[in-house]
Amino acid sequence: MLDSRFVRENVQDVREALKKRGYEFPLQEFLAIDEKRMVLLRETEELRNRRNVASEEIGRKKREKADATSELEEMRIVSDRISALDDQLKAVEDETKGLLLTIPNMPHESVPVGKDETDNTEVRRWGEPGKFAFEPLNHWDIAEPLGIIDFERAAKIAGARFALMKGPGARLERALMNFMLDSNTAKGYTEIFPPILVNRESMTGTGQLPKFEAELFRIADPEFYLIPTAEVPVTNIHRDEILKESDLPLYYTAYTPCFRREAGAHGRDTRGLIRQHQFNKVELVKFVKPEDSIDELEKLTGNAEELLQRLGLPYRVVALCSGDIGFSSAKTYDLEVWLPGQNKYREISSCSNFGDFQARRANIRFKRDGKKGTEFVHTLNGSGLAIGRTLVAVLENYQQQDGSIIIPEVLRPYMGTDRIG
RNA sequence: GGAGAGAUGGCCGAGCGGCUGAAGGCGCACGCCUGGAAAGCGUGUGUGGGAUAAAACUCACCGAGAGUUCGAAUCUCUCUCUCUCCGCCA
Repeated sequence: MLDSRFVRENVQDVREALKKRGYEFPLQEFLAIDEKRMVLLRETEELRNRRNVASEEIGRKKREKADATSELEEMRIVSDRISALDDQLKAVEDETKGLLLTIPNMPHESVPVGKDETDNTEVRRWGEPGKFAFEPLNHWDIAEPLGIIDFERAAKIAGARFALMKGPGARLERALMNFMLDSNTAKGYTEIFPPILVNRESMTGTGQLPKFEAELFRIADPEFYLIPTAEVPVTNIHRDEILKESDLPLYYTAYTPCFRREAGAHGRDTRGLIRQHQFNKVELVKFVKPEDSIDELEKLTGNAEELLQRLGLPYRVVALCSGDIGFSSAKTYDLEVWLPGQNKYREISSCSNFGDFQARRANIRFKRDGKKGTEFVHTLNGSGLAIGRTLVAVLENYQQQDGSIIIPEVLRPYMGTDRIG
């Protein structure tokens, strides 16, 4: 959420910045309701002041057994007026807030300007896509003969876009999860295992609601949302809190299952593990001081990259352009891993700096030592990494001509074997 | 699921419907004291909005929302959360 005062005082800049996203800021609407709000606010405050003064006077008179009927009469009218104005003010404030909640974040100045994913810029590459003496297979063509992923039975049990992992497949999923958590905690991230059902406030805090309800699974009674990413519960750990300066930066890492409707994705990645309604992910989340967030994004991205490096998986880093970054993000790098079976790079991690956008929604502040008042923290997060897609990358990059899979060195302690099949 | 208790400032803990942004204590900060420390003494110590050059000033906030009243931390209702006991359960 943008700061209404900042928007009021910098309307044109805000408008320009959002235009880079292809978002047309509702200028007239905002200014109109904002003006209305200020007028109502001043009038009610003035009336309240009158009432406070008069009420004190009435109290004094009553104690002195003096007559106060004329004041009582007058205040009855003032109070009616106040409650009428209060109703209007409440309505206008709801309107303002409702509008602000649907406006996306402003891209950071370092974000390349562009329209869609074709304007994203590659920042760097690591590793060489391997040479195969045979035609490399898709991961489902590798996994099904090995009996380690069963899509058919998953469809019977749940439906399309679900998978069932079995034997070494299930073990590999767990190995990746443990490898990632162990690596992240060794880098100073505190391990979290949060609730995966959350309330509406949490979803609003990180920006999924109110705009993206259609992408979420919801339980009606009692109302809960299934998290689409650990970002939601972990960022909301500090909702409505005031942190101490010395608390920052805070680094968290969390494994959770993630649930997504994939409502607009009919026909995309219908086969295989790439796009599922339920998938596992290890997430990195940071709370930092405003002046540090740009550097912290580089460090966070580096931590995610290191996981791919240790797994020996070739990847590239892509800076998303202004038209392609997410709703809440000020700046995003995607990590794309090389998939020989598809002969292309596919997203495996998305690392974002949200600035104070989420912090303002979720009311996460900190107090500087020796300074008056509070400031919003900056929040960041990134996948470190999407486990299902990492498993796909391992299968496809480490496949052998005989149909077996070599297990990457760093996973062997977790797998108890160096080969599947 | 049944029965009961509670929610006040960083923490503990008072609070007759008006003079309570909130006693008292702890903690914290600064100062005095000391060779240095402890103890002791003194002063200060919430958040958000409006106004302002900055203040003064002003409005709101005692779990959330609604109500009664000229006036609510204090009375009424609803909800949320926490705790205790019983039942059930992984």
